[in-house]
Amino acid sequence: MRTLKYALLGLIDREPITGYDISKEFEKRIMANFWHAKHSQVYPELKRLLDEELISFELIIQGEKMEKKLYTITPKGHAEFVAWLLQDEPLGITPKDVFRLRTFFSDFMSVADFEKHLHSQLDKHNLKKGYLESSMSNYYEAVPKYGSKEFGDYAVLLGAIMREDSYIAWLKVCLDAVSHQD
Amino acid sequence: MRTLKYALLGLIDREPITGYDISKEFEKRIMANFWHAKHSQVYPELKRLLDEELISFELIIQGEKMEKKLYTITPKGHAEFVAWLLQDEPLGITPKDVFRLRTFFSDFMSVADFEKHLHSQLDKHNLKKGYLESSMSNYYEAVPKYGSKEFGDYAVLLGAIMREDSYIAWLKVCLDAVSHQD
DNA sequence: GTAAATCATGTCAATAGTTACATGTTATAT
DNA sequence: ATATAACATGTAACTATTGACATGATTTAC
Repeated sequence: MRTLKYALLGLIDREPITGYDISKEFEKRIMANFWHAKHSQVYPELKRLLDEELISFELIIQGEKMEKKLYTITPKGHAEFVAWLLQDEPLGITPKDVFRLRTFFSDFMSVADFEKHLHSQLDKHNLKKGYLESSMSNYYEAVPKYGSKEFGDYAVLLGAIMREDSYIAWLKVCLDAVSHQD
Repeated sequence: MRTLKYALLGLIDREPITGYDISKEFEKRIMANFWHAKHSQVYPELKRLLDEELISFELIIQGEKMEKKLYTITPKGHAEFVAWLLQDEPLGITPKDVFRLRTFFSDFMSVADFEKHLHSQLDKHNLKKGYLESSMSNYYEAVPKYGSKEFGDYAVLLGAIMREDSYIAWLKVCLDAVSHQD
């Protein structure tokens, strides 16, 4: 389906960006909440988009001699991106989740071991939720206006927080279910 | 990380099973809520587990001549599986979600197009939630006892329903946010 | 009876994604 | 000054996953 292609086109369509900054977006910024790619996947894909004439770049010299490539979308690239954006796809496979896999097989663990797992997972998701909430309060005081890129940022960040809330609630229900069985 | 390996070992450890039934588990049954693999990935992995002596199989003749392989776990396989099960792994990357990607780029759509997307997505997730809830009410009247495989089934099914609830709630919040901007 | 759906097991080519290798620059903290 | 972190861009080998190809048996619905 080449989804990475459209993730890159969209980012470049938002504003000209380097491969390095695209990778950062996937690894640490808001996009990391719903997409991921290593730089070793990003650079070859950028080259491919260049070949397809969906993007172009301008060489920038940073400081004395360090080169960076600032990518810009072409009209053809923008057209393909918008066409993809409007498509209505079927749901697709449910995302993989190693912790749910372990939970599915929890009958092979003692109650104590499973409770330890649940607490550890709870800690990790609480921490993640904390990070997300601090991003949220730092960047948005009100709901951004629809049509600005801030609206997209806000919507997916909210979705990420709600996802963490739900995961945390599930872990607590599991803890409850096992603790009432001792 | 070879997670598929452990997913297969766990299933085979629950009770002897064929490659075909493992594939069904990934495609239509409870496991589909947190893991997935096509039969073209399952059969070669089973062969590999055989080579590693973690499983063995018995040939069964169904009807007149149709052969099927019923896989059983070996003591070595069970030991490796339980060792994996007790491991505490870091959270890992957030799952990819094409709809969130589209939402992130929603400023490239009209409000009407985005609302259409949201409604379509809402329909799909409501349908999915309905399926999950009917499985839940069909199979479990009370919380199954911890230690039975039904407990694992119940816990992940509950998690899947909660995940759908949260996704639906997020979609409604998005709808609300855009509709108050017209 | 026969067509369609499901059962049952595999391979192969291609795409997607990860890990490790490889190199050099610039800014920041001590 | 100098070490460390961050900036910046790539390639290569490997693992994971998908989609298409391939084949045949058995059950179920009409």
